[in-house]
Amino acid sequence: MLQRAGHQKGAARDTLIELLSREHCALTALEIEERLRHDRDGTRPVARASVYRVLELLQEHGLVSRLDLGDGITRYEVIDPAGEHHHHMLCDQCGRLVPFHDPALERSISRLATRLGFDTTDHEVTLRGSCTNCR
Amino acid sequence: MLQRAGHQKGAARDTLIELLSREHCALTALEIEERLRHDRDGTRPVARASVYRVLELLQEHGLVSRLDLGDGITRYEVIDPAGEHHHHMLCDQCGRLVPFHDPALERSISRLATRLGFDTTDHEVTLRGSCTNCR
DNA sequence: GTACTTGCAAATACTTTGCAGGTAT
DNA sequence: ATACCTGCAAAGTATTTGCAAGTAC
Repeated sequence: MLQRAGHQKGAARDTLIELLSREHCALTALEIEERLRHDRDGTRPVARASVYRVLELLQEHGLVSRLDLGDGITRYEVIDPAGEHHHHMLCDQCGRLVPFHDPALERSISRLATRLGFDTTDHEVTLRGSCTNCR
Repeated sequence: MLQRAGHQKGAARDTLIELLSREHCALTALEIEERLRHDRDGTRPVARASVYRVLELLQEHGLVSRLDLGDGITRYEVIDPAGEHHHHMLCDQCGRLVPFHDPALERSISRLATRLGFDTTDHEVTLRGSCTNCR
């Protein structure tokens, strides 16, 4: 997909994409940098700047979504090519991050966007409270 | 409420609280600092550090909520004692922040929380895209 | 050869902390 | 008098940018 858009290949981008596709849960930019350091021992580490640049590129192409859960640190997550996406429930007590999917919620949101006249490219829903283990 | 919790009064805190209660929608820490500078011309400006400190205090007491809309900047907003709350659309192009309220969406969310067995204390919905001016 | 990619270092932006002096009670 | 508050400056952390060297095509 990136090639079709006129991009070449590159070592940093490749390993980052590989990492993200292995990962199902959201990661911060610095966690990604850290893991890439281990993934390529021997060679030069992937620069922090490259991590941010690749993530930005992937976002622009709708391949990765950005997540702000309220702690001021941005997390990144691959977007499912089938169009299925999920939201998150963050447990205040144990910090567990639970993904969920809900068609009724999606319908409410898309009706709402229409009503407001907003051309929505993305949306995010975060629930906070106690998860099933902690309540 | 703060006095009951053992806090004294102070000039910086007072003006900040006054400002927030006049404001209906979310502000960033730097916007707050900027406005406080104008609110108190003549006297010394409210220090940035005080802005962050007061906001943190208000959060701890559940008087202010923290908002991360995905642009990496944290915003703050008073919590309505009556329990009414709204969500936000953020325009990717002009940065405009538009509040909205939608009962149908609220119903979807509360049904969803029940279905998942979450004990939800709070939730946040953010739409991103182009606003009516920019599309 | 040309245009895209990358690592590095420096710059920027937001937020937090240490501290000395000021203020409320 | 004591404990809390505040402003300032400095430190800390996350992210972005300029640039020269490297790599894909």
